[in-house]
This record gives sequence, structure tokens and C-alpha cells, in this order.
Amino acid sequence: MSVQATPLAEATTTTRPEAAVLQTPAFSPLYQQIKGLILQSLQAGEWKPGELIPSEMELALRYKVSQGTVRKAIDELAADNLVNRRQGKGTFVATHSEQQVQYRFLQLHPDVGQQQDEGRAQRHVLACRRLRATAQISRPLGLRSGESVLHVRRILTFAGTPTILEDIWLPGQAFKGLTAEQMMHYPGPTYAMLEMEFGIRMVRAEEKLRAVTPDAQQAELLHVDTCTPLLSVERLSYTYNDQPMELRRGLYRTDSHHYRNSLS
Amino acid sequence: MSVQATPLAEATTTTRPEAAVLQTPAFSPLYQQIKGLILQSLQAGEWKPGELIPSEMELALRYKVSQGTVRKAIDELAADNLVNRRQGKGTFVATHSEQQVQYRFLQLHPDVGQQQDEGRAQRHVLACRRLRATAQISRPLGLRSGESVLHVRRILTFAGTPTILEDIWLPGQAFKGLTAEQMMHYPGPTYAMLEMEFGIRMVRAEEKLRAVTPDAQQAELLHVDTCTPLLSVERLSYTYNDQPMELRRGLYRTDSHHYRNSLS
DNA sequence: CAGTGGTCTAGACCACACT
DNA sequence: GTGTGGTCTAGACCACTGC
Repeated sequence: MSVQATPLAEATTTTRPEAAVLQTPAFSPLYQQIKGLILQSLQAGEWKPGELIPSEMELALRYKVSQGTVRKAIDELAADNLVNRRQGKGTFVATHSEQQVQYRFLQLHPDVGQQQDEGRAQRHVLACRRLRATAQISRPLGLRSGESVLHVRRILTFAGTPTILEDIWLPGQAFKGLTAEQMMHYPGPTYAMLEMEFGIRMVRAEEKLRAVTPDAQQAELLHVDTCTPLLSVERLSYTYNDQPMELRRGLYRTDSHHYRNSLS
Repeated sequence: MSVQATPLAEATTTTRPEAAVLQTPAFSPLYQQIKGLILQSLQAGEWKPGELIPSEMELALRYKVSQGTVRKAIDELAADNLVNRRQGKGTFVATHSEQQVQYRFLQLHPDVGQQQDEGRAQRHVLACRRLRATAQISRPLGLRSGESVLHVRRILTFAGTPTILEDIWLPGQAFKGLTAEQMMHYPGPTYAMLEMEFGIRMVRAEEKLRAVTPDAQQAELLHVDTCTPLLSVERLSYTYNDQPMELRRGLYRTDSHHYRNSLS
């Protein structure tokens, strides 16, 4: 449970106790190692999304380091959005449910001047079935060609206007038993459902955007013609360990919505 | 130069010296106040882009706080990309020149499988003139309608293909004397030029993306037809103090490039 | 009130970059 | 070697939460 050369808790010198870091080759600071250990516990499900993790003091005792070192490790986890700190209460495992921002990965916002977003989106699942992955699908997900994947196609409707047509591919192995029923009727973000039902939490994602025109079928589903420019958003979502766990391709209507991004 | 109730450097108690923070109402931690003071010096141009700022120890003495407090302030400035820390050398004011990533705000990348990016983009300035701002232009820039703005239109060409058509609007007041010559022939990012020549550094930006089709003129300039879907990127760039300083509207061809975004 | 995260300090040592 | 940022520790106090 301790870290490399165990630093002694009851060190008698006033100086730093037995260095807990290897010498020059591949040096990694103590707090990074602690961060790694906490990350492991997070992955292993020792503390589940929404739950309280042990206090800084407890973790410091457990790993036999000072509270300040644990603090710096947790600071980075909080910066990565893996945990939330709440003064006076404790540190909680981050979750896609009950988060201040619902739909954390959806960057599409209604233009100002439009009517209200009418709250939640309406979801229609058009298809939900298992199939063998083509190379195009399996490669980004890190699967072998021909492995089982779950394909979901759905439409998100805002204020009565069909706005997003999404195709979602999930590794079949990890999401056994996922039904169209669950996709349809789970109250809240899909990512929250995957987290609750399958214990798999999407931690970060990479998106590639393009402007495209729809084919006949896509156009019909979105109630536009085949000349209407649409925003194609290809998203690869990762769980812990940078393991890709979802491939998603969305077609967004941008006539009364826009995709927002902040740069710094 | 000190902060609120001056903490004494030579405090005799082993406890925290005279608290440097006001009581409950509008409490702000000391390191935030230090961050604010450093930010002021940055804005005032006391240290220019690319220059070395004083060492943590020097700043600690100047503001009469401990090195750790200065460190935390600088940590946040570094997280905001306002300064760069280099171990063994010091802390430097961030700049758009000579940065590890050129074109920090440009998210368009060549698709894999394409030929090399052929290094730098080729720039053609089509127009560069002063005019009175319409409401549409002046509002986002925080100007009054009719105030002078500089309008630049240009094309960026990658590997021989005209790929980006950009319209740029800058407050006329702040950028007196900017010429097409400078826009054309400055070696390096435009933001680096604005920084060097006018001392105005863009610190962050907000973008709104849409899929659109070009009008006849735009289509001709980009060598596409008027049915080709293009990515419209509207960017508002800010300098220190969240002051908007540039409005830019780009039309991106996404047939062999894509816009990349990371979510977390 | 006790317990938690948040702030601040002070001092020692490590890793890196110049000279 | 000297000076810089980077890491680690230890202890005290502050601010927030809930019993």
C-alpha cells in the first residue's frame, strides 16, 4: 500500500524522510504516484461515481505520505474532472448524473433570440442492434475486425425540431444486455445510464468536426433537404486508462443552434 | 505594494502572521490577490511577452508573502496560459511567437492519409481597410455603432488548396497604422504580429461553429461551388480583463481537413 | 461541536540550466 | 557552483457543513 521506498511516518530528522522517489532515470514525483494509486482505486470501483472518497488525512495515513502530497494528487484529479471537492463535506467521485452541467459533452447550444430550449431533448431510438464491427468501426475502438458491437441510431429533438441524428457504437462485450428500452427511457444523459447500469464512466472525449451534406435517408430523418449543410461530429469517448469505449457520429442541424468552443 | 493588512515578514509567533485577508464578507484568498497584482503588472506591460518575470523569491519579498503563496498564484497563471514556467530558468510571459504550438487558436488539422501540411500556410490578403462598424460588428467588440474598425479579408492556402477564407475585424483605435503589408509579410502567426507591433496579446477566445454554404463570391475564392458545405467559425478573441479585441469569421473547407476538439 | 477541505507559512531537498 | 522552479513535509489556522 506504500509507495516505492516506504517513507517513514515517524521520521526523526527535520528534513524530508527517506526519499520516496527513484533516482534520475524515469523520475516521477510522489504526488503523481499517489494520483496513480487513487486512479487505480477509482477504476477498480473501490469508490463508485457519486460516492465520497476517504478524507485527505485518511489517504495520507494509508499511503504513508503527508496530507499536502495527497492534496496535490487530488487537486490534479479534480482538474481532470475525475472527482469533485466540496469544502466541509469531502471529495466525491465525479458522475454524469446530478452534475451541475447536464450533457457535459454536448456542445450544441440554441442561438440567442430563439425560444427557450424547451428543457430536455426528446429522444427517439430508431435502431438498437448487435452486429459485427467493420474495420472502420473496430479500429478506433481498439477491437478486432468482426468483433461484436452494439449499434444505436437515434434522433434528438429540441422544441419540436429534429436537430441531431446520432449513430453510436459500443463494444458488445462491455455492454451486454443493453436494450433500446434503456436507451429510450432512462431519465437523464445516456452517459449517466451507462455509468449506472454498466459501471463504465466516460472520462474524456476527442471530436472531429466537418461540414457535410446528408444522404437522402439522413435528410428525411432530420426534415431537411439533401443540400442543407450539416455539422458532422465524430466523437471517440474514453474511460479510465485512455481506453476508447464509445464511437459516436452525430449530424447536427445548425440553422437555429451552434456548436460552442472555448480556446485558451 | 503589500496586500491589505500587511503580513509581517519577521513574524515572531510560529503561527500564521497577521491575517492578510478581510473577514467573512467577500473573502478572497491571499494567493488570488497576489495573482491579481501580477496580472496587473502583466497588463501594464511591466514584463513584456517572452520576457522573464522576477523569481518566486523576489515576488515573495515584494509582496511580503511566502514563496509558497506566490507559487500558487503563478501556478494558476500558468494554468491559464498567461505565463510559462521552465525549471532551472524561470517564469516567462506567454507569447504567440516562438511557442511550442504555432497557431494556438487554429483547430483545423489535415486528415491523416493526406500529404504533409506543407509546413506553413500561404496567406493572401484580399482587403485591408478602415470602415465604420455596423451594429453587428460593434456589439460583440464592445464598441459603439459607427466607430472605426479595421477590416481584413484574407485566404489561407494549405498545400496549394485555398482552405480558409477569413474576415477579421479589429477596433480601429487600438490598431492604428496596421497595414496590409504587415498582415501579408509578418513571418509567423498574426496574433504574434499584433502582440509585437501593438502590444496587445490575445489571451483566450470563444468560438461558435455552424455548417453553411458559401455565396457566389466566397465559393469562387475557395474554388468550390455554392453547394459545398463549409464550416463557419465565428471567433471572439479577448485580451486581458476579458476585453474583446478581435472578431473573426472563418469559412473552412473540410474536405481534407477537420476541426479538432478535446472534451473533458 | 467535530470533521472536512482550503489557505498560509517555513524550511529542506531535488532536478535542471546556465556559467 | 549558483540560482531557478519543483517536490515534500509539518503544523497552524480559516471557512464551510452538519450533528
